[in-house]
Amino acid sequence: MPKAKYEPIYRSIREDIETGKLGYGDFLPSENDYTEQFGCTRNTVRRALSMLTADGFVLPQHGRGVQVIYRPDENRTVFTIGGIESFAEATSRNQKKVVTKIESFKIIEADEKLSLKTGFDIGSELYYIERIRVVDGKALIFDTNIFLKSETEGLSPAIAADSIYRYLENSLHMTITTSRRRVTAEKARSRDKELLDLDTYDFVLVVTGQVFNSKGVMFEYTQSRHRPDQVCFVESAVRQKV
Amino acid sequence: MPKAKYEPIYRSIREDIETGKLGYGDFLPSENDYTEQFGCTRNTVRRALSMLTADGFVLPQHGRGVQVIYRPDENRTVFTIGGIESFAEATSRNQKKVVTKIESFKIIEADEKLSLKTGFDIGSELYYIERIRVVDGKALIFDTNIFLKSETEGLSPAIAADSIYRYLENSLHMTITTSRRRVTAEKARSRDKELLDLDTYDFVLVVTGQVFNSKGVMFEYTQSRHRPDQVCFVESAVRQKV
DNA sequence: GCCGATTTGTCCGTATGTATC
DNA sequence: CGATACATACGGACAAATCGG
Repeated sequence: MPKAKYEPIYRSIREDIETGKLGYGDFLPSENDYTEQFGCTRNTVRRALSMLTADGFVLPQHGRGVQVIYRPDENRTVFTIGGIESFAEATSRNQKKVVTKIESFKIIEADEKLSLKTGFDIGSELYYIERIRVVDGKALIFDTNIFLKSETEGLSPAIAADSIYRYLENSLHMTITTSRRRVTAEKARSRDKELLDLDTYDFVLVVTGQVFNSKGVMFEYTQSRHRPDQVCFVESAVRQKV
Repeated sequence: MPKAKYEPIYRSIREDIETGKLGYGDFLPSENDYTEQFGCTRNTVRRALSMLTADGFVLPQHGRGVQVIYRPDENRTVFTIGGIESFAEATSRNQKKVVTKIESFKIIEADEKLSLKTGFDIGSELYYIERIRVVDGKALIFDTNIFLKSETEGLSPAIAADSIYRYLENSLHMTITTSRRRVTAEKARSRDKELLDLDTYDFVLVVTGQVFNSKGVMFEYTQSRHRPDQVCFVESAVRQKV
């Protein structure tokens, strides 16, 4: 595909917002202005704008203009939930020092119980990986990743210690397209207490997720157990007119 | 506005998925099929499909088709986080019996502390509302809603006991467009323990949110404190090609 | 491996409606 | 009221990915 035309438009406007060139409350130039500026049709401009809307940067107002509603976030590690972002991406965006410790790395087969929980077919060969994320010296996150081996051949402890997603995207040329995540909270298990620096907390924030690749195959099931005071999940949403 | 044409298309396909007429893994009829079926252009069909994609129901695959990746959820009350949905909407979708108890209803003025926390200007007149949500006989959610009075004139305890959003949309003709929510977990405060049926749990799932209306005014700040085992938050995301 | 049919992805140009100012 | 802005929809063109023969 010849590179998409809406993408540099999206990026350009987004950059203007993130650098403060367009501040909170400001109105963007009109769609027609952008049409001239980028030499494309209004449809293409609108496509870029609709992405910015979906991402919570702007709010279009019928008859008035498109307003910036984005303000930079504060000090905890912020995980964007309205978007797919790997742990490596989130922490680097938040400028934290992170060490990953591999707690377990093995190949297993899905039995009935695991199949029910994860959605993988019974008998599938799976990579089972447990990792501890140590952020600024504190063990804060206990990650369990289960990958469908047939789709992620070649994973190794060394890769897991670095960034699995970088491997999947760069080496296996896999495209991650859609994910579904659930956020709940649970009482801490003895395993959590043992592996994490929970301080006085006796509960954890649990995020479970399923990730699909571009072939529509669910190839990953993840559970992340977080110390509750150190993370938050942010999302922005646009109301459906249903 | 004359009713949008993509909207019944979106609803029709979504219903087919939710009722299982189109099951997990199935491919949808092609865009051209829908074009004929609904008597519109492909663009309009694509608009409906892109909404279904954003909502995590389907995954389009270039050259292959559009696949269903949605599976109905289990027994907890599921709150869609990738979408704006009022409590009344979520519970009715989950078929729960709900009673709302008004714990507090007053008009206050934003001081510096509140302003910092909520983002309202100092001196703004605000409705301050506390509500307990009793689901199937158990007090599970402690809601604090703060509304900008100038934008939501006429709120009353009676309305708060029913559905505030219904009032805003139907009576004040306000359009809710964008919200931003954060999910965290906290230790239960004495107030939580007093007002909620927390069972043995001593922590709560906290969702805070800011809601914007169609004029770009942030008119609501909300904090919901949930018993952790009875709710979960779901979102789905599409990876940006940036 | 190639070709053609099918299907989704991108983009154009145009027209009309409707909200705001 | 007119000008401007966003919202919706149409119809057409071509590109790119997939799949079957």
